[in-house]
Amino acid sequence: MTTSIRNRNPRGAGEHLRFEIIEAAITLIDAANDAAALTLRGVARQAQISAPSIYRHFSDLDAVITAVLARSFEQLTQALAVAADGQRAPVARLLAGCRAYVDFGWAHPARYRLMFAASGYAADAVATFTLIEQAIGRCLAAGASASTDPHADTYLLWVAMHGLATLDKPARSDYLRLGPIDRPAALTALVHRLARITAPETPAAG
Amino acid sequence: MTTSIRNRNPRGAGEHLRFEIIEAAITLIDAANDAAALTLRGVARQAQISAPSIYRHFSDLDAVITAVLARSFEQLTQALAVAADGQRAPVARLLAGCRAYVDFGWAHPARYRLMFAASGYAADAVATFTLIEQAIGRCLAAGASASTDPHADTYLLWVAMHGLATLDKPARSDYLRLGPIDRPAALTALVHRLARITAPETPAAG
DNA sequence: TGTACATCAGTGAACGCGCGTTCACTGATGTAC
DNA sequence: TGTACATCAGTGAACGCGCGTTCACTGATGTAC
Repeated sequence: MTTSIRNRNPRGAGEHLRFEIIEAAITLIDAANDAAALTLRGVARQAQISAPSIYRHFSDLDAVITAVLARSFEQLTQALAVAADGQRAPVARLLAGCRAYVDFGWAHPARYRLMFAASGYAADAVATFTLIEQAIGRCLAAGASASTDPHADTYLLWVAMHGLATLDKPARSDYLRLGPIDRPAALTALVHRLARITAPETPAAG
Repeated sequence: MTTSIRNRNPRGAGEHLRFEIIEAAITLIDAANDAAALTLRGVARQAQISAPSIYRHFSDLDAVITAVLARSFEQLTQALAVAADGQRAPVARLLAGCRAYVDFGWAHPARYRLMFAASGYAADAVATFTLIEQAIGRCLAAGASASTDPHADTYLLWVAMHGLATLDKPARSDYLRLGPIDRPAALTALVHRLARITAPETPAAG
């Protein structure tokens, strides 16, 4: 968050602006909480460049959005993988990965929505699916899951996490009509029941 | 889908256009598959009226969208209630209601997304939540559910249905990478595990 | 029964705005000779 | 070592467009007298 005016990139480093544009677009949508805020001129303003400068690096606005989505899926997959790798026990790995997934949705609601609003998201989302499937596989191998169809159960869990990730913070406060809802506890319950974890539902750390 | 030109409404029936505007907006968003298509001028075109005519009935575009959301939540709640009332057995009631819920999301993906993208949706969504809670209550009373916290379990089931409803048709075809996925079977499994239904998972009718 | 008038449903033209995109440009930096 | 030139990163001005909204209006219909 520097206030300095952008310096032009040196000779061979024009590619650098490409990354700055993507970062600016991500900052914009995360701050605006609305995918409609993702305009080419808005991205240029955020990146402190002129609008036509974007055309040196992207063919049009769609190309910028596509790059934002690719980067976002990378971040989501990475967050899930890192969180899971931080745990040794299979169930803890699964819980940590799932927690990282929904945390991403809660932290970047507009962006997460955009990621799954586009019709072609599936190819990128498969990476997260696979990670969860592997985590459930480890639980099975360790005798901690009673799943008889881990692939189908991964789908159930992933669908439920997607629902939880989509119900972001404004929803939570509004849902006080439903009484207090403990979202981390809800996630733990979803993981246990849908991945058929045999151990009792102890709360996840963090 | 008549091609006739609109006739002006008779004297005291100006209110009629209000409903036509809402219907036009719903048609528009359902057809466009994108909430960004919901513009005031677009709604006017769809309703075959001039853009300023909308201001006779709504203060601005936001008011139109608010009305669309209210109507949509009515339809969703109604669909759920009618489907549940079409069944006698408690578990069948629950399954039918849940099926109607996700069917609404699959039938009107852009509209469903819009309903839950707005931050103030909770008040309207509570009605569907309550219906599911009641259906689970009946299962409990009939000894068909082993839930020890039906309110929390309703939340889990509702969250999972929300996730399933959000993953619409384009997603399904794309997800062939994951192998064939039977969404009605997925819904049945979610209902059984999250509402702690004690009977085996027989597929829902329809 | 006739007529002036108020009411009502809806319109055409115009506005200012931000948008995506195109164009010819500027000016710094490296390279050929 | 000097200089002409190509390359490169980025810009300012302008375009046409669809948008939301405002305004003064039109013309049919009911009502008062």
